[in-house]
Order: sequence, then structure tokens, then C-alpha cells
Amino acid sequence: MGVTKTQNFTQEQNQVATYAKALAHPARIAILQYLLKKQTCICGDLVEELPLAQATVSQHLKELKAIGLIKGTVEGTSVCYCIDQHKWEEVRDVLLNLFSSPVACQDSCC
Amino acid sequence: MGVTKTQNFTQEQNQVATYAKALAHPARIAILQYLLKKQTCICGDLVEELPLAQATVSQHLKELKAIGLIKGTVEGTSVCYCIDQHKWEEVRDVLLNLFSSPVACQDSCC
DNA sequence: TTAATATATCGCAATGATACGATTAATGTT
DNA sequence: AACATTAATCGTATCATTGCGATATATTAA
Repeated sequence: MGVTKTQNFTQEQNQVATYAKALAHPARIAILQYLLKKQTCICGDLVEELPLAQATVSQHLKELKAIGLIKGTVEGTSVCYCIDQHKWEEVRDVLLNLFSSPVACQDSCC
Repeated sequence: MGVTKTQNFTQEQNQVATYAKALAHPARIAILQYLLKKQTCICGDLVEELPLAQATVSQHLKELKAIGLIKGTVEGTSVCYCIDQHKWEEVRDVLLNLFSSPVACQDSCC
């Protein structure tokens, strides 16, 4: 059917999956890394940094904005993008919460 | 086109995206949580735990196996599933490495 | 050997994601 | 006002993902 049965899973499971999906494309990772590296808002020159057309970059930015991981502020003819610190830490914590669980099953168990 | 231009991004960007994609479905999160909770291998009763058909569960397991996050051992008529500790820690570290970067851009900057 | 049980794979249908050219919208410049 | 610049949106093509019934495969039990 191609439709994820979201309603049959817990809120936490859906949240982790939603955050992971936002990170599930190298272009979006590249955008986040660039925003982190520059230590400031990026106004404009994001398209030149990526090997994708302007429309495609805009679409990836839209997805990151949709979950609140980045925010854009109109600044003249261009738009300044920032990582949203609160959401950034929330996503980190949600992922960390899953991966903080120790793996009990050792090599010998099966 | 619908084809991700993988070759135009760095290995690290693709790695993060690949791991994130494996986590980008609530059913796969549910599987991992169940394996963590049970503190041991799970032999058989995974299908009953999920609100999905057997074929669909098998497919999600296949995806987790494809990146090495879980491993299956044939045990009689059933298969025992474990989380692979090494891969688990690697995925955790790769994600943590991205999210350990501080967000320099504060509220006031734009 | 035959039957039962459990898992994987196949085939199909429906929806989602990716990519980009073209267009639109908004702002600044002349 | 007219033009230039920048980003968002639209339309469309293509491939990927999700889901499940049906079937194949493998092992155990009778």
C-alpha cells in the first residue's frame, strides 16, 4: 500500500522515525554541517555549496524547516538560515535516549 | 528523477544519511526497542509484537540486517535476532559526532 | 516420507521521495 | 515604474518505500 501505519506505533517510535527521516539524505546532512561550520546564519550562498539545483535545495530546506530543525529569516532579497538550538538539542536527546540503552546480548548468546 | 546523487556528497554525509534512513520507520524503531528491552536474542515472537503482516516484518528486519545493525542466527525452525553491539555503538557514535557540534547561532543573531 | 511450523522471497499496488525546469512572489536597485 | 536578484512553489518524471497475499524454503515433528 505504501502507507506507513503510523497510528499503530507509539508516539516515541514515530518521533524517532520522523527525526531520523529528516536526516536521511546526504544533502540535508551537508546543509546542517555547513550551518554548524559557519558559526552563524547563512544568508544566500547555500545553493552554491551544494551539487543540486536551486529548487531541490529549497525543497530540502523546507523539510528541515518542517520539523523545526532550522529556521529562516527574510533579510532583504535573501533568507538567512540558522539551526534552531532547542530543536537541535531535542533531536540529539531523542536519538541519544534510544542509543543509551546498553546492548545486553553479547557475541556468545546466539 | 528520484535518484539520490550519492556520489556528489562526502562519505561521512552518506554514512549519516544511510544510518538515519535505517531508523526512519517506526516499525524498525519498535523492533530495536524490543530487542533492547528483552535483554537477549529474540527467537520467533517478533511478528506477534508488531502490528504488521509477517512479510512486512521480515522486510524491515532485512533492512536492519542490511546495514548490520542486527544479526540473525538460524535456530531450528525459527531465527534468533540480536542487536550487533559493535554496529550499534558505531551508529550511536556517528550520530553523536554530528550532534556534538555546538550551535553557535543564538536567538539574537538573525 | 509426510505434515507442521517459521521465515524469506516474489509479485503487485499504492504512496512517498528525489530532482529539476519553469514560474511565481517578494524585495532591493536604478 | 521597470529591472534585477533571490527564494519558494508548481508541475512532472522517475525511482524508492511500504505493505501484504501468495509462494518458496528450511527445519522439526509425527
